[in-house]
Amino acid sequence: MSIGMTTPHRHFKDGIYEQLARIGKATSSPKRVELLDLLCQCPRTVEVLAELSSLSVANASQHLKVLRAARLVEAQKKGLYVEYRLADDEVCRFFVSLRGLAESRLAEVEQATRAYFEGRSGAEAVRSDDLLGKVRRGEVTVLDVRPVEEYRAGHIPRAISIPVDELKARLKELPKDREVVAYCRGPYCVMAVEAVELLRTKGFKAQRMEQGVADWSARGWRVATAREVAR
Amino acid sequence: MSIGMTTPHRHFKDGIYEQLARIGKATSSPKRVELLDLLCQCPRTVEVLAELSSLSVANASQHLKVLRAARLVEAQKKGLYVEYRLADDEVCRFFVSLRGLAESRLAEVEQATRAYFEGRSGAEAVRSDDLLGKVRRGEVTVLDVRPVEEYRAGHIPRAISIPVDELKARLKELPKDREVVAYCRGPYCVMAVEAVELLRTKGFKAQRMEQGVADWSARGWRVATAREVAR
DNA sequence: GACATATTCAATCGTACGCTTGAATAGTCA
DNA sequence: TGACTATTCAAGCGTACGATTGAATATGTC
Repeated sequence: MSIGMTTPHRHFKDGIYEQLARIGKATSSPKRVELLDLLCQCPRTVEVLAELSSLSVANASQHLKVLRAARLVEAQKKGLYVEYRLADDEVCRFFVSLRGLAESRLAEVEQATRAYFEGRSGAEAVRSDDLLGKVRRGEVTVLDVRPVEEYRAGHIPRAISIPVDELKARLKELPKDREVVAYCRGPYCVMAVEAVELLRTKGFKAQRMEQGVADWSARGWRVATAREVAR
Repeated sequence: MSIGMTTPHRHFKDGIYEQLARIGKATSSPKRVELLDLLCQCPRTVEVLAELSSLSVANASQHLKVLRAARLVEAQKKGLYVEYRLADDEVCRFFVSLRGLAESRLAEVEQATRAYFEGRSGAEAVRSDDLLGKVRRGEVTVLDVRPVEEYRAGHIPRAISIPVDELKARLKELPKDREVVAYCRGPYCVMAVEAVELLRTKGFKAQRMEQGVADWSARGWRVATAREVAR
């Protein structure tokens, strides 16, 4: 039996925790988490988000409304489309923290990943603090294999953009004598895995970096945008 | 209309995001968030948690079960009682991240806090990076005004423990010539506010530090435990 | 070994959520 | 202005969740 007495103190606390739980509620649906993950890469329209997350457009719109109500995303009219984007870099950092917690606490995540990447040579986990160091110091060729628009919205400094489905045709753009480190959206994304496998069959020394741009910027490191790219 | 085709890729993604959403679900109830916050201070029994969060014991037990199912907390029999504790420091870091996001994105949090602390001289926000520096360098007397068991479970190095309700009687333990920095459970806790107000009326130069032990350790700084205390 | 106590389980009820469908809204473009 | 399109709204349905209550399960004590 609880006390039930409503002191002002209790009222204040209830209010605060209700606010914190708003964030929890917003991230309590798998589809909404997926939408957040997608928006960590770059802003997108409702239609694109629906397609990428296998949702109906109406349903995606509904989920986005919830995310917007929790102030995690913002909507902006861009011509005929509505473009959604993360409301703040802090949201991206929070997502990385959420993902990290799930990875460290929920064995299911690692199991599922291992099962899915089973037998793929490009997927093995590299103990990546060295790798990150090499990438930061520019000792390797960094390759961004995501779609160009994601690259444009933000990429690791000095990274070269070759989307994975163009890679085979554009191999000559990569110097043969340097080690290549490929990255994509993050640890659950296959694109870098495929890229690494292709590169290796073509004689490159290639490795996959699990971290994506979100992880990079969550560590407080600088992210480059299209404006800086001369091409 | 969505594609609906269930590729293995989609299946994998669904599995991953479902796992991430488990964390979201666990933190989607205000009461569960409150329980997490309490457990960030120290391990506690069901009864104590129920009392502190104004829940019935059965209800608290149920919420704890949910948190345990999401692997955020662990239960351990201690004699007649069951003691719950955070499963990992990572959970504490996640909580701090969640709280930080809510503070930066949800204006309601700041509004509620301002309204509740309205007019209390001990509550004003100190631009606290200087303050944290002073605390780290040992330039001030650090005062932990939480209940002793929370101090024992973990406190800021060199902090002195005087629970706020004993403070008036134990003022002589504090050197009069040094600045005092008081902290408690975190930004939404009144204890340090009260302590600072009391100290000031008694002629001390006192300030409140909003950060608690959770914030401290989330920054990767060392936390001291009872074992190290000679008293 | 029987009692007392802390905790969990099980059943119930009202509410809120997610998905679907079809219509409405608000912009663009000719 | 009027057709077109991306997006949102509204209603309906099944399911899952939170709080409450009372019984059941452990564990320690006498």
